[in-house]
Amino acid sequence: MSYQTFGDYIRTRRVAIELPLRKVAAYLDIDTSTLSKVERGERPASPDYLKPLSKILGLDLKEVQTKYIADKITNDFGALEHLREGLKAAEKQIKTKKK
Amino acid sequence: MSYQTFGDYIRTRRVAIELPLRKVAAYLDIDTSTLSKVERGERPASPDYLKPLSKILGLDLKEVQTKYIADKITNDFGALEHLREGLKAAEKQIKTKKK
DNA sequence: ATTACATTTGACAACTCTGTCCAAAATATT
DNA sequence: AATATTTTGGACAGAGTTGTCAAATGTAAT
Repeated sequence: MSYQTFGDYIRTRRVAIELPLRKVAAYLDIDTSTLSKVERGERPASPDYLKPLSKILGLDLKEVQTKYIADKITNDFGALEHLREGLKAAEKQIKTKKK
Repeated sequence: MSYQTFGDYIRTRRVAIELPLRKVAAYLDIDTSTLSKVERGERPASPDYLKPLSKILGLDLKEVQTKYIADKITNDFGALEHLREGLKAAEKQIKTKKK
């Protein structure tokens, strides 16, 4: 019933293709320790990680971003009663071109 | 073509009902200066403000939250290419009941 | 069991964020 | 124009965040 966190998502993939944290972290140009924390949800992922992650893990960037956003929204806005309506409104607002 | 920020939204209403920053800020239990900055978009609104704001401004809480979320998402995720898909996914995830 | 490699942990510095205080500027009232 | 009120600006403190480093722990391989 619970959803897969962003950290689980990338860890699962990393393990599947048998890359050590060390290699992935080096590719992202961050400390191994940082990536470890991100995978375990102890720290949030920086958006800067998304592109390199999708590349080195061989994942679709769209999917990576999608998981990232879904996870972050759940964390950031989970407490608000009217989140669903807010998301709908946000979608409309974005459709209406930005800036 | 551009959308109304959260700050504009509450300022417009506050001015319409002729309340000074001072009064609204006092009701939210924050400094006048802080509210001024929030209204002008110099600082983000804290989610704690939403309920008292809706009360003192006589606005529907759902609308206030909705504007807040839409604004924040635009700011926080505006740089991501696949934001719309991410929002869709987030909605599904939320529908699937939280944790 | 030693050695090598992978991962986690905790302390830490640098930076950012949030709100306050108080002075300055803008606006309204008399 | 003088005074009162509202609004803004900038310096600041305290809290929180981000990532690093180095040591500790876990895991495999020989």
